[in-house]
Amino acid sequence: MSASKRVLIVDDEAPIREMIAVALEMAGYECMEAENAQAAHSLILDQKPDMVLLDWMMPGTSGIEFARRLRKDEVTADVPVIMLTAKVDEDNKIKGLEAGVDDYIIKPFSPRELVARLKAVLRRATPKGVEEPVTVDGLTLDPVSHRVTADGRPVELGPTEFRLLQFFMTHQDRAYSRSQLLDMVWGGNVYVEERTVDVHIRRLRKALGERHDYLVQTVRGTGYRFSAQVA
Amino acid sequence: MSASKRVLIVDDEAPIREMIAVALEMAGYECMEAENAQAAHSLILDQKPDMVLLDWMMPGTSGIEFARRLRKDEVTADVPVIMLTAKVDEDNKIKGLEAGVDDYIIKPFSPRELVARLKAVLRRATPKGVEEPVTVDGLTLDPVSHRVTADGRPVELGPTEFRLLQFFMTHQDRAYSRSQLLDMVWGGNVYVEERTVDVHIRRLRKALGERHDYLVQTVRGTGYRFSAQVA
DNA sequence: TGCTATTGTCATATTTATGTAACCTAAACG
DNA sequence: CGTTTAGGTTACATAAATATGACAATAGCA
Repeated sequence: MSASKRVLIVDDEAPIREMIAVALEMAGYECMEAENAQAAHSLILDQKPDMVLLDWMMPGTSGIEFARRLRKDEVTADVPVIMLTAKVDEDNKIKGLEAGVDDYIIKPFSPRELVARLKAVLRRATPKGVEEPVTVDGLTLDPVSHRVTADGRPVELGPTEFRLLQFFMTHQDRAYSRSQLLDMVWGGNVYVEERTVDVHIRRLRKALGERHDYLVQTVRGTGYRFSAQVA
Repeated sequence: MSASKRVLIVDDEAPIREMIAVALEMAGYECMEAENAQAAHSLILDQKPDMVLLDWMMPGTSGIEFARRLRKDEVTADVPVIMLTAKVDEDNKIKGLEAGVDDYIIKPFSPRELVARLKAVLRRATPKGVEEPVTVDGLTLDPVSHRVTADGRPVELGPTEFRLLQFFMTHQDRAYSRSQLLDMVWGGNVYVEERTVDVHIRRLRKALGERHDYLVQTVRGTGYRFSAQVA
């Protein structure tokens, strides 16, 4: 999978931040903390978190005010924000949503609810582009149905081989080193042997069969390449 | 007709909402109300109304803007929208239709006109599978009678399994993640474990029996897919 | 209210996928 | 030619993901 999502927690009370951080980290998110709007702003500019959890009540610039400000600035306009509040006041809720906040959680909340909402907002905020099927010489990969066919016949692939093939088919005629492939297909922060790539290349070729395995080409001393042109 | 259609009325003026609600309820519709785009959005995700009546002019996010946003997100993309407006401006009308609005009513309007248009849009815009039976390889789901049959024999399904199957049959050949399924089948603001999906998949498969359980396919590392093509 | 169907969650099997090491082969090179 | 080196293959232990069965809480309903 891709790198874990990074969440910035903004709350003036350290214990609360900590609690939230723990919950999120258990759910596989990476957390940053800020105890006021100013610190938060720097962190957002600097780190570009995927999501901001913002406490409603804070000394200095209030959460609502801060959210509004984030929305105004083009650079920060599309960072999703979830507001945390102890208020059950409906008016406040409306004001908050008008400030362009993506969701709203009323304290106290369960870690599960937090994570669920966060996930929902992240998913909504990341509209996937229209993914078109790619075809090369009878070999078709359809990202939507998550299927690969060779001349109409289904091809069985493990998840990693699927991603590998998908990467290749969308980056044809270019040689990639093993470590580049690890970065692009496995994701930046995983440690695996480079030779592991070989094994997956092997599995991919095998799955493609004689008819298509020529597409996955070895570039000696460099790595691999996907191309319809024969070497 | 089985269940009455549910209509969400979005307008910032309570009296107007009330008036419309009364008219619609007399015509046998079930009404929900929201006074701004944000509240409306939550309600749509959560309740999945069959239709949205949207006021053009609203403080905060305007109706037109909101309609556009609804269309963007797959989850809400096929909720029919009728725009209510006091403007007779032709340009606005064009803009509205470009936003994917299904119809347009100019205030003031008679309850009769409202109901007539609403009915028309519902009839026209109702996607197959919501009203029309769907059949795949001897497996038939009839939304109207709320029945599922396999080669004529009735299939017993719990409510959730029914909705799941209905969603699948109207969205075939497409891989969905567990959280997408939760969004689409359970509704947006419900917090359940992702693994719960597995259990319902299991129940659905079991109910479909050996003859048809191949239709519900596991996509390893991703989620599930409904397809008549064998994997 | 008592009873039954439905649901969401767990704990526990099963099945798959993955990364590595060991070994094999074929180029490149002197 | 013999060596060296990079890549190909295979087998295997282990990690991950999914399937399954059981159970307690709930929601409906008679």
